Amino acid sequence: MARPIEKRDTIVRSALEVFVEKGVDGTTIQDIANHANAAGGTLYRYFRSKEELAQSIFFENLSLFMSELKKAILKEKHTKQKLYAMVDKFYNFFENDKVLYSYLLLSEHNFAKKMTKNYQTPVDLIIEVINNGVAKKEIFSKDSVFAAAFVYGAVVRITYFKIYGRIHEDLSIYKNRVVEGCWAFLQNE
Amino acid sequence: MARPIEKRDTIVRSALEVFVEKGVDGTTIQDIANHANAAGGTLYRYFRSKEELAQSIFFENLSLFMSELKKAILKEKHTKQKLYAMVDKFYNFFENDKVLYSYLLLSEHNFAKKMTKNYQTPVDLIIEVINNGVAKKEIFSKDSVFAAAFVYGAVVRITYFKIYGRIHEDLSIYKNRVVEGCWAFLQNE
Amino acid sequence: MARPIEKRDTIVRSALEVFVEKGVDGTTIQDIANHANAAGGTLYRYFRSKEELAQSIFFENLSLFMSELKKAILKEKHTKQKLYAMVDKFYNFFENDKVLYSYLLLSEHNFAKKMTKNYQTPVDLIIEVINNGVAKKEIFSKDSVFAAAFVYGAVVRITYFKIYGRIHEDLSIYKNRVVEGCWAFLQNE
Amino acid sequence: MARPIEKRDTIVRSALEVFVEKGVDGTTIQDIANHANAAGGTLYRYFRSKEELAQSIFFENLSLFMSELKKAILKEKHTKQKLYAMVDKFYNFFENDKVLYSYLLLSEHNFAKKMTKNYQTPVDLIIEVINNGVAKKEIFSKDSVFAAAFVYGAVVRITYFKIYGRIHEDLSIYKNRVVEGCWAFLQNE
DNA sequence: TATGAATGAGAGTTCATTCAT
DNA sequence: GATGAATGAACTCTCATTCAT
Repeated sequence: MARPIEKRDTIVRSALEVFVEKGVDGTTIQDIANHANAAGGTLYRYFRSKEELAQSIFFENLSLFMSELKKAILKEKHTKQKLYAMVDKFYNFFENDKVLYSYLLLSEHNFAKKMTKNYQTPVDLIIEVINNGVAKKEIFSKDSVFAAAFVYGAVVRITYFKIYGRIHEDLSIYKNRVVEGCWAFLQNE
Repeated sequence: MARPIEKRDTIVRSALEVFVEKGVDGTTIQDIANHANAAGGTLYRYFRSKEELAQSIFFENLSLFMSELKKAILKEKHTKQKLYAMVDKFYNFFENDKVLYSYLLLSEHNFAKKMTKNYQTPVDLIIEVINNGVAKKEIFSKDSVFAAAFVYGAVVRITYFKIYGRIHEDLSIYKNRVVEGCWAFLQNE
Repeated sequence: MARPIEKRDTIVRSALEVFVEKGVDGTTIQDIANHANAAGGTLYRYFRSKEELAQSIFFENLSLFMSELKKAILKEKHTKQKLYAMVDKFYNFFENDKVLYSYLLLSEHNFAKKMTKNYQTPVDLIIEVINNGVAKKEIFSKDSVFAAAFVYGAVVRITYFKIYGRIHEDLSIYKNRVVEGCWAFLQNE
Repeated sequence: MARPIEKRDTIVRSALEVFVEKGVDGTTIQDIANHANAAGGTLYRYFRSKEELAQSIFFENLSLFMSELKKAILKEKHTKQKLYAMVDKFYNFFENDKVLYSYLLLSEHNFAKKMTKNYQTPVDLIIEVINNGVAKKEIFSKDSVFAAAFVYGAVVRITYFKIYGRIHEDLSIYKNRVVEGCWAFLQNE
């Protein structure tokens, strides 16, 4: 009977964008409100604090992305194809929503402390995939965590390079080469 | 006999440690002063502002690290050995001073904007090494920037894993495996 | 059959209760609305502002109480009986509606500034009664205002004690003793 | 070696004065700061919050006043003289520092909730004096708490009357009459 | 008539910075 | 050089009030 909710989504999206541009600490409520064409106070109808807003965006979207990753993995049988599927998801996510991707990937450090142990991250998923691959003797790593570090590092650093402007191509052209490089590494491990 | 540690040095080191623990924005002048057993105002005798202090620590030490990296590379002839030397420097740096390493590596994002184009970073160095390797036909990458992303990503992600507590071994044991993995990748590129 | 309790009344009663619990300044419109099962905006259909609501409750009820006091006094001839009638009204009021009583008596200080000079209070009535008593030579106070202070203080402090939990009996048992005490005082004055 | 503390006392006194004028909730930090010729932030060097400041002033001074009251009582032997000594202290306190007195006496209601049970108030002291008087058979009250309510109410209401402008004389002239009135009451009880 | 989403002024508080000592 | 008291701009957050529905 009252006014319909109109500003919530705008605020969330605006916050995301300003957070990525200036960092959470560097962003003021006014920054967000201005960007969202809303009043400062409106934010507090939906979130208890700026910090809660920041965390909410982070964890909700991380959760969504994790679901997609898992779904993609389940479709594949062979470890190499699972790897490819993950890289595909990462790069597609990046190209579809660079801002959200940047927020999730670049602020991992800020939220690391707040992640309860039982929160699953993409890194955990890669470790799992590698462990499965070893179990199925498709790869031969003695140390799956180390291997995951190598693979994850190689995969996501490409995206950082594009964020920082070192790379300009559509990331899809790198998918095969990255997976091949990782696969070569995993075979020798 | 040893020269007395100057207040300036104490402040710089304290700042570094608190910055890594709480982030630059999350650190107050008081935090630093307390940690350094100094008064808040003392900091301003040596630095114009908190931001200048943070940048000063970043750029001075990045510069030092770059010098070491370059020196190490010059000693080597073959690209693979240059790569190894760099990885060696990275992992030694990490093990010798985790706090400083964390500051330089994890806050790269924060200072990225402030880095003037002519500032050289480790990434630039890796690109250079790869380009040289291609020129000397020791490796065959069509896209040295992409190749550098892969290599750099793989190399440093191991250190992140140790920072985040996923890995506990001394990083020296990974040097060979990382370099071999990167080398395999670079051969195929 | 009973007429439906109007929203306005619910709001007024809710406001009263929350005002007494948290103080007017400490009470938010939301507090009142929640307590009244109404929306915040509804309040503004009946009152221009929170302050107006608070004053309205205060002055309306003070006025009602004053009428009752006056009516009770008119019924009595002798000063002592008038006094008794007043004490009776006070203590009955207290026992019948502690919340409203507390609001009127404990927030007298807050509204004192807003009371226009021509507003009559229970204190004024007591002064009047005493003055009449002196005129009729039933008591012999040289200073009726001082005497009223003594009497009023003694009478109402009992109610404060009960509000603060120092006394637990029904106040009716104190009526006689209070009046006797006051009367003794008034005789000697 | 640094600047000497200069503003603390001014802030405390200014806060007291503005609190009495506008109430704690009605007083802003700016009000206090302006009144004290200080910057808003300075307050926070000495108090964690406005509320802490308000409580600190209240409890510290209540404590001081209680000490004085106790000292005064100890000097006297007979209950009537103890009563007189207390009234004397009350009225002297009032005349010497009306603002502080008003703060302590008129905001008793606000701090009542925060008073831990073991906090002793003037009311407790009066109850004690009356109990002692009964024990020594100098008075014959069956209910010392009720008697204390009567006495305390009569005594302090005079001060309220002066605060509210109903009385203008120096309170010292009322001391005897108040005590006599209370004594008469206590004899009959 | 009632709702509650939205507003925005203004509150309390923090903290980088200054400067008298 | 060093101190830390004082400053005040800027921040986060609250809440009385408005108004589209």
